[in-house]
Amino acid sequence: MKLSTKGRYGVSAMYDLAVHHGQGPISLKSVALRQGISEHYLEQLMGTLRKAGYVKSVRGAQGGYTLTRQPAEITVGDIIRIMEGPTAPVDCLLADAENNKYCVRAGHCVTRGVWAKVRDSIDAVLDSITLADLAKEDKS
Amino acid sequence: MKLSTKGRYGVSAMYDLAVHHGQGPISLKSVALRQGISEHYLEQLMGTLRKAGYVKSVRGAQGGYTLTRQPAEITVGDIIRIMEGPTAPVDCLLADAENNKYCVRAGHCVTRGVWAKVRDSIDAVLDSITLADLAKEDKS
DNA sequence: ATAATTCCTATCGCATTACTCGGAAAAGCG
DNA sequence: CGCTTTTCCGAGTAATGCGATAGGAATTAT
Repeated sequence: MKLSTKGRYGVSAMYDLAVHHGQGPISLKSVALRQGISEHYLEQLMGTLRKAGYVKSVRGAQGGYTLTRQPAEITVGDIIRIMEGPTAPVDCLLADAENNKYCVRAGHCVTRGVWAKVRDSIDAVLDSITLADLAKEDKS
Repeated sequence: MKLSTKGRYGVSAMYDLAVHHGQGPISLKSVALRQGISEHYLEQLMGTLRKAGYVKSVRGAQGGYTLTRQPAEITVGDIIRIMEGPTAPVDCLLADAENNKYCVRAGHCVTRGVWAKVRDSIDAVLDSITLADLAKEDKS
């Protein structure tokens, strides 16, 4: 049940952008430095966030990244789901046909209900916390 | 945030033992068959559960495994923690000195509080469900 | 004795993670 | 214009863990 660095770094980076929101493009280099993340690795993660529409970028000198929405409108859950995929602890909870092969036993699977409750409680926590909440308790 | 098969199979196997609790030793073979798990792989998982004191084994013909406590006294959380390790989504939440190296930033880490809340909500769900609860809604 | 069963150690292919590397393309600045 | 800063992109890579499989030793009911 571990989170990978994708999720952790993603949230840290987005938190950093939230703290500096409204100050123009923030360079990846400065984010990486403040958050203690490998610059080159963070580059890949920001690509994911950009393609998902959560940040926009400005290339060239004095360029960088900015949030596309207000910090209060982006939850930690949004970021985790983009960086790590669905929060469901087991694949058989996923709705798409692709995964039904994993769930021939779905009809008589007693544990399935347990995992659904876990997923829901994780989502409830992650979706209740916005970047604005985190930026407010700024300890950087 | 995925659960591995260790946790899933572990819960399934323990659920199976709970359903047949009081019927003497249950062979690994029959558990594997009913739950759709590789017999040889399950063997390793049962070893972990045995060493943790949750099941006891009888060797030889007509042997097998039995729960060491009543189904109502074993929670899904117990099993998951044995099979998968701590439910903390990030290592920096672990108390032991071994992991402090990962947390030089602990003092000013805003995201840490988020992960603690996630862990607590996962634990609350998993610790609230016992094997007796699962056995009650037997769909096998 | 034999068959059934747990126990133990080792190995293995595969996927993922967490990077690193090298360079192309864009844009501000002198 | 040319230089530097910065994003963008694809490849490569070492280490790790997962989900088994393999083979056999030890134990015990029948």
